Amino acid sequence: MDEVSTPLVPEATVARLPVYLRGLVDLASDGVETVSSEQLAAVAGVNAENVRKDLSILGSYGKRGVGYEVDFLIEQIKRVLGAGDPVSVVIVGAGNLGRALAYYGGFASGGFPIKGLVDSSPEIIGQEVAGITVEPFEELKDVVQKNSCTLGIIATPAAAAQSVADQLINAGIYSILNFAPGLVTVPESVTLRKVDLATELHILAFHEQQRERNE
Amino acid sequence: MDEVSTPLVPEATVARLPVYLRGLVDLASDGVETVSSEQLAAVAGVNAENVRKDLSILGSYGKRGVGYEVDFLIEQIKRVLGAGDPVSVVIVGAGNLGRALAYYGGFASGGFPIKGLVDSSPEIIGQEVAGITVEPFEELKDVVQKNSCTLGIIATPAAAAQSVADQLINAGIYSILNFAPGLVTVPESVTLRKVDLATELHILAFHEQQRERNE
DNA sequence: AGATGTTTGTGAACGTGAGAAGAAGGATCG
DNA sequence: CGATCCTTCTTCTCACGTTCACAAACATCT
Repeated sequence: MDEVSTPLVPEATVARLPVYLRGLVDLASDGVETVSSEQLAAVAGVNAENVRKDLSILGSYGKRGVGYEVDFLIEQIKRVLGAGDPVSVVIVGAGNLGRALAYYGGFASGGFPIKGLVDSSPEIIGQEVAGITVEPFEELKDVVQKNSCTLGIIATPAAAAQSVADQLINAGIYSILNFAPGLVTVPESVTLRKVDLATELHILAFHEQQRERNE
Repeated sequence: MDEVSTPLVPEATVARLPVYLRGLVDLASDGVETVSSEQLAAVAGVNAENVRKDLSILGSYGKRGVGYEVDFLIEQIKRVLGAGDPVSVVIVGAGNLGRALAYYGGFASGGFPIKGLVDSSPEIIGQEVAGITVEPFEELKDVVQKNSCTLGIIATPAAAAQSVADQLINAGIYSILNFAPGLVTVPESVTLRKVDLATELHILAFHEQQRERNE
């Protein structure tokens, strides 16, 4: 019960661990067995001190004078991230974005198979997308339970986002990735992350303007 | 030359301004003329103190005892963000994701019209997508210059991302949004932002696991 | 076996951002 | 015209994250 399972991982570290993981998998497929913090920093695009501090939080898994064992480190990061076993995902909204996400093979190979796809439009329901049949939005709860989905993706227009989030929570999903612009409110017990493309473009435009100003 | 144009806007504020902007535009379309920091905080999903601090950085545009004038504030935020005039965007990669982005109407209405779409696959070149003809990747520089594109979006597989970024820079683009996973390196003079879907899912899975652990 | 070089791990300083509290300005009501 | 209330604006404090610096551990070479 008081096992030292994972002693408080900072949010900033959590955000970097997947990047390390991807780099490590790449290295492993190249046959690399041992990696230094310097090398890992290079493939992850951060500095070496940061890598060491992040990895030291998981535990002292490195050997001084040598580095980190790639395969072992992959397992440890997967364990901390909760990605040891595949995590099933349901996508709400089978429009252009929803379909693009479903077709993207990187999710399945990364341990996040898309297991459900629902939409409210009668013209789209029943279509086959990436090997999955689009189910009616009303069947969301059934789809989630039958496929043991634990992650939900909102790929609908902004107007529907809030009610979709509510229904996902109602279906037993507590981790949601939202692509729709605008505000979505969830209880504190639910993790909601947002991918806001318009905001990203605005931020780029800001820096672009700063650049032009300094010429 | 030493005009007090925009006195150092913190990065965290820059990331929130687009959210305020969207909320303000919504309010304006509802006929609201004046808004308090409390109201704006509600529609933006942050707390009021944060809103006030962010807005005070732009200038003292609020009236005490009253609030902020919606239309005026919209103009000011657009000015600071460099979104006064439309900013043309070029998308590299007309696969599922690139097409989904091109079809998404929110960009154009938000002041970011998609003006170019290029791909390297002969089967895709020449297709009409969202009213735009897909041009060959080799024509990137021409497309960028003819349409005065200043923002580039990478929507290609990971393997091509680095060389696409290089070509975008070569074509005169200094602001890039990258959807491809993996590391892309750019000179310091270029702004690169990354939308990493796999990382987002990993972060959600981490919190999901934390949740299960505390049960 | 000893010395040297390499790499991890950790403690301290620095900078940034968030939150709280108080001061100042403006409107409204009597 | 004065008092009260509301809202912005500013300053201070605190927490978080990053960077820097150094000590500890391991390997290698002589």
